Parts: sequence; structure tokens; C-alpha cells
Amino acid sequence: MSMKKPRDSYHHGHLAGSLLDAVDEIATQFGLEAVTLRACAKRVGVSPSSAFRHYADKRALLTAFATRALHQLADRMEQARQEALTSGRDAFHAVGLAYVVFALEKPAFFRAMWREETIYSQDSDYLAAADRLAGYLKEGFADTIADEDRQDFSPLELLAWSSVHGLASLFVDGPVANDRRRDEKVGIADAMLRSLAPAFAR
Amino acid sequence: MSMKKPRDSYHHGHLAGSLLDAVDEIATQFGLEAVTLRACAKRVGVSPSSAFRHYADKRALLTAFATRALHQLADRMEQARQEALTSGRDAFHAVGLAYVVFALEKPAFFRAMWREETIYSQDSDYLAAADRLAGYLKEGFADTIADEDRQDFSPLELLAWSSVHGLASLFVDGPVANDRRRDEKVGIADAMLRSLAPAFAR
DNA sequence: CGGGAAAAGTTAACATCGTTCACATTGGGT
DNA sequence: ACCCAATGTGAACGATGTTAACTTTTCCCG
Repeated sequence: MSMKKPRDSYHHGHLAGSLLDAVDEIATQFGLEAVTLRACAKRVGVSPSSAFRHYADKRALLTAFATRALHQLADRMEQARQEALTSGRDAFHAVGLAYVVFALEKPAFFRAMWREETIYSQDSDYLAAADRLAGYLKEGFADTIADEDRQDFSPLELLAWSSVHGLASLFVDGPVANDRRRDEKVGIADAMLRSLAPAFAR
Repeated sequence: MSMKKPRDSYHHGHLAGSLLDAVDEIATQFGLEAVTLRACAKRVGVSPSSAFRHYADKRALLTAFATRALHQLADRMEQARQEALTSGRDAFHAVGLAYVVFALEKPAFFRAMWREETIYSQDSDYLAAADRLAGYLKEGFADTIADEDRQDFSPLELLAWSSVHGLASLFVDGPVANDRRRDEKVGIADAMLRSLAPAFAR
């Protein structure tokens, strides 16, 4: 994916972004706990201390990574919503399924997104990304007034986000369906979302 | 709470349990990330390496702590269920609310319970505690066959657990209602649970 | 009893981690 | 052409998890 020139000059040029790529790769291969500043630096081919020219500390790097992951998930949700709308299927169902599928595909990313204690959760870019994500969930409901307070969720909206987020969390970090294949889990998510539908009847 | 004799003899006597207490206190005061083997040992008044006589490694200690936390939560759920049954209120609603309230009161405990990467999630005691907890959620539904496969959840049961678990997670680690007081959050949880009711209508 | 092995705690060391500081190298603007 | 700000380096520090060799206590068995 990210073809990087193997470092010919003293200056790297795209260290900030390359470090994020390194977090991505290490987290994917070995899990979040294996993401270490030194390991990221080594993978990029740079000395450990150089990371501090671009990120205040490890937590800032993880915040940037979480933000990027949020946008990746939001992208998928947006796409799922578009496809559902054009093909006449239920938008919320499609968006919610995309949410769970992302968690199943990239569990380390999903964990990093919401690991409050290891990121700066008040960072404005992070919050903006979370807002964007929440927006796609809200837009799943055609009957929702689109422009109400961003921070405010109606009980139904919160139910929608909670059920989807909860299932993703239970799949990734909980004891639910650990022995099932991924496509089986997607099926379970689909069934759960269908059983949620009566709560949204008008 | 846990009055411990200030260590007069060379042998401590209840180190294993005291270390769990130390995790409890440090996690409560300073968060999960502050829980360090050395800090726990110091608080108990014992040398760092002594912990390894009782736990194979830090992860094993955290697993024991997670298991204990699961049982604490399960106790509350059981109590909430009893009270609801005797007073004629909806059992699932009460159990679900207890779940969220626990997460709000002891966020570090709630995080520790489900932090798959820092515990041995295949530990049998841990799994048994998780099973017990899941049981109370299932029992919330009077019409559910009680004795089906423990590992298996119907879509409705999974919806119930997911929505409650998801809301708790979003409160604790997510951007939802961060500026609200705790009792307001409990009110939000109550409203969400009420909006979930139509999904359980027969 | 009494002696010895197992259980429980200690001390010192190691590798690794995040982080800092003084320094080296580069490249862009005047 | 030069200088300075930006960027990367190297060596160091304290903290952490973990191990190994050692000491102290308990308690069980003759």
C-alpha cells in the first residue's frame, strides 16, 4: 500500500505520516500493546527520539492514529449509506453493519479509537472525527431533524449507536461468539439489527 | 474498607488478595494505566518481585482483577433483578440500568473487565464470571428458555446486552455526554432502555 | 520435639520503554 | 552565499516487567 522511498537523505520528509503508517502496520500485525515509539521509529528507519519533533508524546501519536481510524470508519459508513440509499435498502441498517464489520476487520483500530486513557480525547481533530462518525449514524434516520445540537442525542439515536457499538465491542473485546468465523459474526450482527427495527417503527 | 494489619511478620499471609486490593485502589484513584506491579507492591508494603509468587505475570494479576470486577457487577445485577421482581418492575430494565450505573461509578473496573489485550481472556475463572454476568442479562427475559446453550445468544438477547454494553462503553470511553453529571447520564440510560422496549414486545 | 523441605519474601540485576538534552545536518529564504 | 529554523541523532535517565540467587519462615513428618 504505502510505498515509501527507503530513506536516502538525512531528512525524512514525511515522518509524521510515516509514523502513523508504522502504528497502523504494527497494530495490525501484533496488536495495540506492541505499538512502541521505538518500534515505530525503527520500522520507519529513523532514531527513536525523532518522533518527538512531530508528536508531543506517545499519546499524541496514538491520538492522531485514533483520529485517522475514526475517519476510515466514517468513510465506510458514508459509503454504506450511499449504497443503501441508491439501492433502496435501509440506511441505518447498512451503516450499522459497516460499523461492526470494520471492528471485526481491524480490531486494533477499533480499540485504539476508543481507548480514552491512551489518547488525548479532548483533541479537537479527534472530537471532530467522532462527530462526523456520529453524524452518519444519526442520518440513518430519515425522520431525524438533521441540524439539532451535535452533542445531543435523542434516546433513539443513542439506542442505535449503543447497540451497534456494543455488539462491535463485545465481538472485539468480549466473550461473544469468539469461536465463530467472521462471516458468521456478520450474520449475527445482521440478525441483531433486524430485531432492533421494531424500536424505530413510527 | 479493607483493614489490613500493617505487616509485622516476614510473611505477609494474604498477599494475593492484598495485591488485588491494591490494583483496586490504584485503578480507582489514578486509572488503569497507573496500575503498575511495583506500585501495587509498594502499596502493600512488599518487594516488587514478591508478586510473582502469586501471579505468573502482570497479565495474570489483571485477569484476576477483571474476574473480581465481573463478579462485583454480576452481584449488582442479581440484586437489581431481585428488587425489580419483588416490586413488580421490569427485570431487564433494572438489570441493564445496574450495568450502566456500575460502569459510571467504576470506569476503571469496567475497562479492566473487557481489556482483552491485557488479560488472559481464556482463563476459566474469567470466562465463568463472564458467563454468570451474561446469565443475569438473559434472565431479564421471562420468556427466554433458560437452559439453552450458554455460549449461544438469540438476536434479542444479543441486542439487549449490546445496547446496554454499548451505552456504558460510550459513556466511559466515548464522546457521549461527557459534560453531563452522573445522574443525568443515568436518566439518559433510562430513556434509552425505555425506547428499546418495543423491540421486546411479543 | 526437631530438623528439613517447601512456601513466601528479598535483593540485585537486565532489557526495554518513554522521554530529554546537547548536538549534527539540512534546506529555504533574504 | 549565508544563516537560521526545522529536522534528525546519540547518549543518557528513571521507570517498568521479569528473572535468578538468596534468605526467612512455616509446618509437617520422623
